[in-house]
Amino acid sequence: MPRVREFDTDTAVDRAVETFWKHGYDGTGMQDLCAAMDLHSGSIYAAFGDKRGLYLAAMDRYIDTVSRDAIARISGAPSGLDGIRAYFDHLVDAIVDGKRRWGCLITNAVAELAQRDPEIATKIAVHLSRVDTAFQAALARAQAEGALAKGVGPEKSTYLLCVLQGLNVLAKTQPPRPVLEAIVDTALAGLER
Amino acid sequence: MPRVREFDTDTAVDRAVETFWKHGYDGTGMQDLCAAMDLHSGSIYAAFGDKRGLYLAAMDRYIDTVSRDAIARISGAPSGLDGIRAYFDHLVDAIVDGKRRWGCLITNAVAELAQRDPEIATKIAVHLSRVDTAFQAALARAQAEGALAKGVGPEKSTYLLCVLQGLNVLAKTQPPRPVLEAIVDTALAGLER
DNA sequence: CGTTTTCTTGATTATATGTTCAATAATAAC
DNA sequence: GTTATTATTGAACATATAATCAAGAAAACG
Repeated sequence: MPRVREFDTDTAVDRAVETFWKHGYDGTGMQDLCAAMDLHSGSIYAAFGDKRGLYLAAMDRYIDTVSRDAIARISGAPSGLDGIRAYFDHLVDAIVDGKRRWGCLITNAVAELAQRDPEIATKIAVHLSRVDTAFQAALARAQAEGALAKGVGPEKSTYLLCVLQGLNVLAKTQPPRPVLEAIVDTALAGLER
Repeated sequence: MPRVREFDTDTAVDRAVETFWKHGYDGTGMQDLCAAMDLHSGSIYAAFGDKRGLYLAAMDRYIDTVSRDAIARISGAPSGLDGIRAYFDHLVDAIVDGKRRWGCLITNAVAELAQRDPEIATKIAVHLSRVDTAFQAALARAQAEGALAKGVGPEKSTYLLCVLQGLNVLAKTQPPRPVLEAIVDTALAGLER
């Protein structure tokens, strides 16, 4: 019997993702969100509870789309090392002229919110551990393929996670592509046989 | 003829540094600053103009104290590689049970403010390039000492900068010491002869 | 068609924010 | 001691913020 919702939740949240991504949590006001989502505050509050609820939804959406696609590149490569390299190459592309110009929503969330909102901290931890797991699997595969240096194994995943976070931070300083490529090359060269 | 200022500027700014460091720019209100600095808003505005002016002063102070000390460890070591290692070891200590638990004020500023405040972005760039220069010098020295692997030279400084930023992000997720130590070991192992 | 239920609208509210300012207090020079 | 100058105080201000809500609109069902 009810009136049906006029807007599509996913596309609305996608807009919210972009806005939070670009300006951070405190940096974006309800006004910005209304403008970006093309919705009135009432609708947003009806659908998501409050600003924080919308942010939580945006994190989920980000992880389910942007991040999932990125992670998929790791396992969808012909070899373990190729997967890792594909992941970082794509990241570099996105930093140079894609959405990753604003870093990574999750990395930004770590910096801004991890220490004041336990629920967000948990979501972050889950996501990071998912990336970590993907790196682990790729490293194990690469190891089995004999592509890694002696003493290098799946346990180096956190190191890759660290490099990833570093790249996401540097992204915000608009570095030229060769700089990013050199960093990735160096980071991976240390692992290769 | 004037009445003399009652509070010491440096110690007041030190308190501001801590507060901004912990809670970010948007995350700390004038109330917090008044409480932390034990000053009334009027005094703060008289001395620093506005909240942003105080933040700028805090960045300068941070760079002049915390960051300067850290950088000094690089050049004040018996060898180039020792300097780099000392720098990261100290960082790990500070992350585990020191102030770096809240990351790095500059790294946090990159994430939160670099893309919306050009003056802050400039200050950040100056600082990062200072760290980069220190890494470069240490790498050159290590190279001259024959401590680096073939093909590794001063140009790897940005790579170290990236790892540094990554560690500062991970710091906010409260990682256990061995994890941090493993990351540093891996990062440096890739450069060593 | 009428009713019910839900969504949308956008003005309104309460609050918190950064900021100002007039009054007061303290110092240094004459 | 008087005066000139500056610091401190803390209430007050303007603004922006997140959040609410009553009125109107739209759909589904009987």
